[in-house]
Amino acid sequence: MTQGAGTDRAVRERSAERPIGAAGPSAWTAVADLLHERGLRWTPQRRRLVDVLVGTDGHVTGSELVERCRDVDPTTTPSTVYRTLAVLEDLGLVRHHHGMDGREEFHVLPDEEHGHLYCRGCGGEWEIAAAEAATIAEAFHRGRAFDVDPSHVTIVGTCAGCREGLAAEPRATPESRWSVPRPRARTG
Amino acid sequence: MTQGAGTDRAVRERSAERPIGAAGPSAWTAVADLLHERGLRWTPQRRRLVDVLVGTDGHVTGSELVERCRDVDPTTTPSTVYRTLAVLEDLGLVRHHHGMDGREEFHVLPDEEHGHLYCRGCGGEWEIAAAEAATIAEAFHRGRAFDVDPSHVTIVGTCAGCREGLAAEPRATPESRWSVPRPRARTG
DNA sequence: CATCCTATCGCAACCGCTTGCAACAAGGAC
DNA sequence: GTCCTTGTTGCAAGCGGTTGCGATAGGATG
Repeated sequence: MTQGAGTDRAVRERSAERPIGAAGPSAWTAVADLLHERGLRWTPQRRRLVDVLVGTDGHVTGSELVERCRDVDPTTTPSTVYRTLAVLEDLGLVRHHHGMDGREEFHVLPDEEHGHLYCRGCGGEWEIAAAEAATIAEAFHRGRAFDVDPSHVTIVGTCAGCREGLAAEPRATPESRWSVPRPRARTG
Repeated sequence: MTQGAGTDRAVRERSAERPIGAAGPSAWTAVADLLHERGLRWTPQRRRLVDVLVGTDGHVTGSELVERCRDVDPTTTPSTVYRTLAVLEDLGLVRHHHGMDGREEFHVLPDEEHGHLYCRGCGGEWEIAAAEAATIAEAFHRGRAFDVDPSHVTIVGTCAGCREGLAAEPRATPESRWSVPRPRARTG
């Protein structure tokens, strides 16, 4: 079920050598190679998604990716996109995590892994650098012999700006569910 | 503002005085009072959910709660359950957070707020005590002037036991999506 | 007890995402 | 080029959760 050590590490290193976010179409050959080496296939649908991912910076939700693929080819199917994302994550080419509202957010593998910091006031989102996350990781490693996955660290709270704003404000509307920002409006 | 009985603050304090997890049916009156003070209503459907919650310890997913309510009354509707949970969370009686798979997990307000620690190997789940989370919170407060919500801290990684087990294992199946445990089987 | 206001309910539709399955096609072998 | 294995696709159904809306029913008042 879970990742074995050997193959996984190899993949991860390889992807570090040639991140798909870096180059344009040349990224294709890199991904194609990766798939090939695993006995997987390079299909038009996958090319399409990789294409979209290459043109993406920062975070994207799954449905956003589906939409963007649909812009290119209206016949795109959600299941294919999500399955392909799973494959790409398995290859170490993208990462996903769950945003505050529970939705999946993906990003093309960046220079380094990072966690996420959400402000429930303004909905703002920041990255937690690996070094910063390492502090947390170390604490849990010492205290619990637990290996923290830095890219899955998600911290929720209130940013400095919002804290002041909130203090002034009388009270959040009661129906603001869970007191967190609503799912962002669809970008379509 | 007829009575200076500061509604909101009062509510939160009261809920601390008599946590609904503590007593049996007597919890009803407490919740009923809380609702009343806010001009909200005490309905059979809400009583049913509170009833289920009182009989619950640890974490429950939303759908589990729906199911348990259905056991009591088959006519129970999901929307009502989720909306009531929203109200109860607003009252400070339950907390929710998103599990690793993005599903909502609720728990009756415990003695103290806590974060969560997930092992992606065995699917194990531990609580991060407030004190432990405080270390993290402090780090972000100093470094970023960011107020961390301890009950929303979710750390994912590999526990000691699984790390050893994993090292031994040969290789993962490719379709192990996201390399995390699947949604837990329904308890029904 | 009857009346009224409005919080709440249940329905049905929908969103984001997943899965089983049968048809399809990538790509290596010949 | 053709064949064949098997990874992939698209469909349709399903799951967890949300929302708009008309109908219902708390519960305060008289």
